[in-house]
Amino acid sequence: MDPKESFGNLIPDPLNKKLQQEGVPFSELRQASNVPEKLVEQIYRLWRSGTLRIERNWNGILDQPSNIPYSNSACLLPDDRLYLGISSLLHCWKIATWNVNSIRTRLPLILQWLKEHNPDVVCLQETKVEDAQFPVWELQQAGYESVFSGQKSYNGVAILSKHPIRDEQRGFRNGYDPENARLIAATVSGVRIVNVYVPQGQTTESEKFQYKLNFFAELIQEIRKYRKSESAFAIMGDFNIAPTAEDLSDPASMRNKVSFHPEEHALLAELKEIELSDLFRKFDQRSGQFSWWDFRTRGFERDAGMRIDYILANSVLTSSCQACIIDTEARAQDRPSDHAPVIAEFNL
DNA sequence: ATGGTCGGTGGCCGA
Repeated sequence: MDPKESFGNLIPDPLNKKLQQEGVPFSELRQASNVPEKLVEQIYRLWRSGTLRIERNWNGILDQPSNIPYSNSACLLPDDRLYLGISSLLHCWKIATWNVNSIRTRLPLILQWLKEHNPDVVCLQETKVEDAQFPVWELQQAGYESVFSGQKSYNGVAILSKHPIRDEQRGFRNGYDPENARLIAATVSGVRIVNVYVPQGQTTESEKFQYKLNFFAELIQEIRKYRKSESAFAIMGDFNIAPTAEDLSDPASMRNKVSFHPEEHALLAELKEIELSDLFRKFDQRSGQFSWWDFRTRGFERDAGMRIDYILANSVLTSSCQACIIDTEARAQDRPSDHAPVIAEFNL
């Protein structure tokens, strides 16, 4: 186990082992460390991230101990028993992607949604906020660390995580398109995650469409290095491309239009050649499953939309995937984003 | 549903 996801040298080895077997009372664990402040800090971090499980029986008052979930105000009692990553449930790992269309306007909905779904990692697009105004504190209170790359008014991407975030990378490695905050990558629990907001493209005649095609070509180059990677990898986000006729409500009228154009499909195919699977389609082959609905034409109310948000995973990660869904309930809330979250679950 | 509705901004743009 990664030291950052356990106690490393903070406690003697036998206790590390005991934590994974019969559990250790909080008081015993604290006494065993010569740096108790650091130990307690790490205990709370692991509790928050779900690596550590807490059982409480109130000094024997309860016959069956109860599991104490982490919360911002939760405290440990001396006789609480601590367990480290032994339940198979604790290895269940959930990731999501969501174009939130302004994180500031959507924050109440996002916080409620995080509480309800309890994902480990969330990729957000269209945060529309400069880094100085990013709601770091509010997300921290909800149990999430965040890394982000934003700008005024447009674009903006972020990765939220209940676990330590490493090797953050903003934008393209070759420096392409630095003025648009559309790409951010990070590693969480050993999984490399690339979060992308692909340009929408407006119309095929516009320069914005050429920008979309160029951007996508650069994206393919960017993630080429993950080809045949032996470690888990996913690229997820708002791709602004409906992959097939099953992924939009009126394919005939959308033929050769932006978001359903042969040139876009060719690029998407090229991206997927990097041995990537569209996780949603591993589990659901139905047509009419959308992740975006137009505000203007009341698309959601008419059940007319497109599936343009997805999670593409390499074979290592795909093989551990247990489910992938689109959470249309989030789109049905008051003051929703025009996109719904896509959620995938894994047994890592 | 070829119009309309959102969100950010500060006078119209992007989706």
